[in-house]
Amino acid sequence: MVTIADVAKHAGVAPSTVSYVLTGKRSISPRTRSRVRESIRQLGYHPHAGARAFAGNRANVVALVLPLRPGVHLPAQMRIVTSVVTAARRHDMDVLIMTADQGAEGLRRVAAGARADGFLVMDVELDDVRVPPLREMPQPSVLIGRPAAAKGLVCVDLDFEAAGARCVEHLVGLGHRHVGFLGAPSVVYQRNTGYAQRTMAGFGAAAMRRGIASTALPAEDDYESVLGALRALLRAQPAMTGLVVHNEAALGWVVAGLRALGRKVPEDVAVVAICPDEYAEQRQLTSVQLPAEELGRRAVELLAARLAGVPAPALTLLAPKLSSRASSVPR
Amino acid sequence: MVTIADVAKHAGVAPSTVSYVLTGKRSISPRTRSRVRESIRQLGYHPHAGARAFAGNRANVVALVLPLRPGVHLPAQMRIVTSVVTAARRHDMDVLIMTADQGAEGLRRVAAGARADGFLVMDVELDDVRVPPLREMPQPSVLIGRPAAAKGLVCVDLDFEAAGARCVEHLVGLGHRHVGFLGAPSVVYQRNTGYAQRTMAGFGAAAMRRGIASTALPAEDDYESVLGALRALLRAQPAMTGLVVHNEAALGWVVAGLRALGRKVPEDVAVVAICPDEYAEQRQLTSVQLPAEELGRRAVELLAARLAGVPAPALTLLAPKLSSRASSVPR
DNA sequence: GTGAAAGCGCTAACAG
DNA sequence: CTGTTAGCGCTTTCAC
Repeated sequence: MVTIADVAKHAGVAPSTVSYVLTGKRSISPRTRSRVRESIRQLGYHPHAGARAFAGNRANVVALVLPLRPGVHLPAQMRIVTSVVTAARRHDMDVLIMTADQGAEGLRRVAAGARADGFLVMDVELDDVRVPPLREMPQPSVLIGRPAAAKGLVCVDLDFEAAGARCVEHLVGLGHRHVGFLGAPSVVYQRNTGYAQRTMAGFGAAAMRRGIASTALPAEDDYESVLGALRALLRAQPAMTGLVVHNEAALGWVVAGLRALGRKVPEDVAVVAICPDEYAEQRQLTSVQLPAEELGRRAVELLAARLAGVPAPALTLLAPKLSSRASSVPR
Repeated sequence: MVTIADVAKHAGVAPSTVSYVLTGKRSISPRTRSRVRESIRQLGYHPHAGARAFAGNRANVVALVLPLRPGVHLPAQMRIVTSVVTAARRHDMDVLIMTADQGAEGLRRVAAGARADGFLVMDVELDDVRVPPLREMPQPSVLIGRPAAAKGLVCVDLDFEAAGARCVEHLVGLGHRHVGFLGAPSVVYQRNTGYAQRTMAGFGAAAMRRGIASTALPAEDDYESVLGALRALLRAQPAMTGLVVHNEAALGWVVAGLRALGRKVPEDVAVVAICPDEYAEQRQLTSVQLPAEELGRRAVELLAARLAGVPAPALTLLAPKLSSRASSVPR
């Protein structure tokens, strides 16, 4: 194995100099630097990660804690994972994955053993069991999502409130004056799911600001329920020409349901969805998507900043991006 | 920070004794062991991962290399990831993830830096760019899948040949004497995709062994193509009452296609699929699934064995498991 | 701008 | 069955 001492000897410098060339933690004359670089290259030297972690008190590892419930939306999750890994590499860090079953105990083990320098927690729930251990450990963490008690934590999330509002703005921009909101199953709101409530609130507030009529209803995941909700929305607002849907499972039934009620999409009713991009693209729905790549990247950057001693904002909300597709046209 | 020396002092033993209690690498009297254990508990000691990796020449980390092409079948992949993490923990190892974009270079970096003790490579392709670096590095690796040149490598895979045969056995067991095989798009066979070819070969061989008639055809991913292939299969064998489908994308069209040709499933034609379990369950299809959990677990165990110096078999083939559902009935 | 040297916390060989 | 001790390869003071 080729060590830093070998490189030092080969380059005719001290080991510390090689170290400093590598870390850039003190200035090195260009001549020395290039000589060291050349030796590193010639000898094929790669610093030993263990030794480095040990001496430097930095593992150069970020632990990525996967969602508690599997399968929420796998493609989006995978994209977050990928973007986290890519972003982490830019900061010279590798990514350790932890799964739900490792729980709080696993977090403590990894933290206490200094196996990771920081934690990234995906798909955080309002009352998340992983939050308490995060508060106790010396390493910083960044949450993707927003727990109920976020005090003292650093979170990144899509700005769901703005997402709801953005949909209204889009519809208003197209000339619609009566809009509806088809939400998640009522149980989702009952259990205080943060993002669902915020989306609806954003929708309602935007409609109020624009001075237009709005109605909102939850819907279960079956055709009957969706049809019933659509019927109720149309009864409340017979002139409804714009519909915002925040319910992935219902998306499949919405167009058919509207059709059954005598409304064609997009001629009679413009539909805007808030859902993963694949869903929307496949069905050609105008939509606000979950910015998976950016979520992952920003989370890593916030963590890297904290590791570098730069304080991070408690909450980073990503602006929603609306993609206009075939399901919404001017009225 | 609480170190091994603190524990040793607290328990009134030497640091090495604590180490041996932890690793179990030499016998310790029950009294000493329990005293040390108690001190560890009281002091809340967790060994420093970096120091351990450094001194022991063991990072206790396995690198999991994700598939090159994303999205092949995410649920199955996620299940493999989860089972790998779970199994790795049983061997006191954590899991580092590497994504496709890190490529061969990333593998070399992680290997040379001794960041991981071994590599697990998912979804290996016949001519996989990740294979050459694996051969050069000192750490052992286990591949999930089978590359063309597997010489000297350790692989785990579903026994696709047996899977094809198993479907035939199932149909024959139900009394079917004329069976068809609807395969992947022809391009898949053209590019020598190992598992596709092996599945078909297993299907054909089993039919031969049982002395029954069989016909096989590829099918593209659209309804027209599936319908055409089904029509051709029925023309070749008008008495066909059993169909094996190895084409996820086509699955959605098969039942409708058979219906359009006047055959009801399962009364007229029994259908057996080779596909991820979710697909089959959702559509109530009899199927042979990809044993994701077992694949991950076995891969870890093989790697752990190699790390412990036990030579591993070059190829571990997992027996296919058939789940009988509504799409296949006795004739 | 560079070198020398002291550990970091743990493991494993050596000794008893 | 247990204690003593010598590093592992790197970072980081301290010194020049």
